[in-house]
Amino acid sequence: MKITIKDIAKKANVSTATVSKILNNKDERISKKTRERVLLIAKENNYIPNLMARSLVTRKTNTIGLVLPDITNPFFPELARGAEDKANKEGYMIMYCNTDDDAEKESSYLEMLAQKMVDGIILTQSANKEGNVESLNKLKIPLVLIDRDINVKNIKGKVLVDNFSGAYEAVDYLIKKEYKKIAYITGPLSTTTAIERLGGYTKALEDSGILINFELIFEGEYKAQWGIDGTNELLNSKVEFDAIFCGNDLIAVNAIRTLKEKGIHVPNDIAVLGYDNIFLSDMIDPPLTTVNQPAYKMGYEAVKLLIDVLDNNKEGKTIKLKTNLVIRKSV
Amino acid sequence: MKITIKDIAKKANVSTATVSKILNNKDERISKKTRERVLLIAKENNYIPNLMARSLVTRKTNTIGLVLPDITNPFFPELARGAEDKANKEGYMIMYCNTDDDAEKESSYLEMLAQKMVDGIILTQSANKEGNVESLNKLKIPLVLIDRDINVKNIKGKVLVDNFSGAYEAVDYLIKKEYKKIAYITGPLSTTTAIERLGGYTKALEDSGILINFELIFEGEYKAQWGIDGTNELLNSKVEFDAIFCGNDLIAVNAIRTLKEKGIHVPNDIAVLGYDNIFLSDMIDPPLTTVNQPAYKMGYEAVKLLIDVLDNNKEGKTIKLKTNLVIRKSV
DNA sequence: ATGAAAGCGCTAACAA
DNA sequence: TTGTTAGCGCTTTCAT
Repeated sequence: MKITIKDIAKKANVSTATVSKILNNKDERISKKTRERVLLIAKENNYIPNLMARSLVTRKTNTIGLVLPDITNPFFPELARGAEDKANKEGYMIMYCNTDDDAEKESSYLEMLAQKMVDGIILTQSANKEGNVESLNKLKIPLVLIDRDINVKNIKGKVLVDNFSGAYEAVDYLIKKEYKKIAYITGPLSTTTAIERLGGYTKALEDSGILINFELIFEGEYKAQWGIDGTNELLNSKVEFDAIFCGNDLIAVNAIRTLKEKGIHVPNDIAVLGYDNIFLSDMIDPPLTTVNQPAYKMGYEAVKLLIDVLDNNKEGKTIKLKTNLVIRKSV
Repeated sequence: MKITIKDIAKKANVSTATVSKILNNKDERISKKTRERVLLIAKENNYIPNLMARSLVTRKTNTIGLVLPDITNPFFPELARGAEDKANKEGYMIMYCNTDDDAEKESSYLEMLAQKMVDGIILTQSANKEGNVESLNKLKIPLVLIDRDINVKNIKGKVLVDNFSGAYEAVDYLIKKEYKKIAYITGPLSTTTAIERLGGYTKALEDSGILINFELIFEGEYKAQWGIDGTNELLNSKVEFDAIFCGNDLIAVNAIRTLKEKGIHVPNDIAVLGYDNIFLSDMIDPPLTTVNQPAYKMGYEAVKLLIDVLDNNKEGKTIKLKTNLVIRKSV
């Protein structure tokens, strides 16, 4: 049977209150003698505190919910890792959930997390629908948004990336390299990331006096398969193009692959530029030129921000991280 | 303020016991009238049950700890995803932890999970030291081992992969393809996976009457960097070789890269064969021939097995999954 | 320097 | 058909 503070109290001939205070270092005045005795007994009996019982009274679970679209997308493990490292450092644990960009799954998870009494939630809002804004508004748990922005009430902070300038810099680079007919295979335009990147794309073209051709823009998912399908759609559409800017690296990598399979050389025939800088982008041939997003840092900062709100009651702020263009060989 | 069953009871003019029974569907005999009234009040007031309070009495948290070396290694997101999908389906949540193959971090996490009263733990034992076997033995929580085997007392089940035959098949394939001097860049031989794969490697050579040359075996970590370093060590060692069998795909991918950078052609000059079949292996050039491990299934089965033990008190068994050779272009 | 007692929100016998 | 009561293991206020 598991040992409780009651057992310890009995063995040490003190009250449970005393044991609790000692175990939590809460009362300076308790004599060294009893303190040591109790501590010893606890150790000898391999005492494991029941955190649920504690949480029930302290109303603090020291756990954080991490809600992501899909850990299988290589952008997210980095982010999750950053989150976990900071959480661990601060004595928090993480419950992690995959939403598959499905609004229903998301709100079901959010509710479960609420029931588990997590202290806060870090959320990459699912791409789908508006439905869950409502359920988010109901949530009484401190929420930190990461990666994707959205307008909800009780947001305690945001960790975003400057997608506009990231895309702008990328497309501008393509233009500088003399590419004029730049296709854009984007992720779902229901996400702010995709919208902002589209903004950067169009602005860069405008600024260079290039007319925007909507036939060059293809909207799909942030998934590998869309890299293949999107490229094929583009190819079949018969519009002329000399470069592809991709919504993320997963798309870019598979665009390159599809192009190569058709005997189209990258970058000699077509240039390809990605977004994210997942580690894989450096391992393919040709190595992918891409926009680096600080995924690890995003996770890390999100947890930091959340804990600041939780423990120090700091007003939640918005952190906007910078991207930078990583030049390799695909352009 | 958050609403409790007490509040609901008051509003509905019934006892908390009745409310509890209704909310949990535990008592058939309660009249439809009160049942509906209570349910309505709960809904109207957006009642969220406090699972900690419940767990405290039921001694069941419906959460599972998932302890991995590093989610950043692309083998593990798949596994984690499989675990999460099954857990979600069964009404469990997952707390996830990265150990970095560090025994201390591992046992610290294990203890935290114990304190959180998780119902069970799924563990990929960290590569390091023997130190934590002891702390594992102390653990009173049902444990399911995944990927790496180890001898501990209260194991409730294992999900392993037949590493021996996986490696055997791979090396045998190399031999059939007329490669005779096969180097092996392996992960840490403190893991059972590496040991078993080494066994398969040597057996395959033996069976073909090829003498084992220990100068061709290089031990390091299951990490990308070791793919680079290991390949360089091999190259600098001046032993002759015509193929490299790699401890995992991360190593293999970087071996190929290193080889290519030196102007060595894969597979014409040197063949490279990997292990894991991470999605990345199909995206590089040349696409990697590798041993497929069913990572998703491993995670899925581990959770299934654990829940079977938990909910149905089934005796824990060992599941041994099969690998299969995926032939692509690097051999 | 220590203890008594109340209570966190819930469930589960058992009674009525 | 419903309610009473006693905890689950812990913290915390207030006495002593």
